[in-house]
Amino acid sequence: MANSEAFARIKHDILALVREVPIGRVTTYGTLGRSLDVMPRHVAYILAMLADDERAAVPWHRVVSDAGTINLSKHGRGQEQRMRLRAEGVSVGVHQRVEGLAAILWHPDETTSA
DNA sequence: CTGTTGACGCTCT
DNA sequence: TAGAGCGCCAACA
Repeated sequence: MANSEAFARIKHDILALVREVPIGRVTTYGTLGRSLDVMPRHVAYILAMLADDERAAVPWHRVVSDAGTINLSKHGRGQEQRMRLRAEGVSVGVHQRVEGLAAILWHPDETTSA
């Protein structure tokens, strides 16, 4: 069914967009969602259902909430994301809060390969 | 089929 | 400025 294909297309699009996020920069689910005309909930869900090879292919750790907070809750990979972000030069507060979010916030429109 | 949950965002206080 | 509540839709039980 085209429904599954449409879902896969959106998934691939999100992965491609996240893959274009430069190092030291972070983007939010809302930004990606608006760019892909998909609700933030779906973006988060899609990223949550990513396979292990998919997560290794895309910098999912560079995607945080609009408030710059990290919340992996169930999967428990928040600690891993915080470590990866810090490894890329992104400072994360004690409450999983990215410091200077607006300063490192990346936007799809900046990409000339639109 | 119904009810609850969830990598969230926005609005009100 | 920070904190709490409501709404959105898809997946899961």
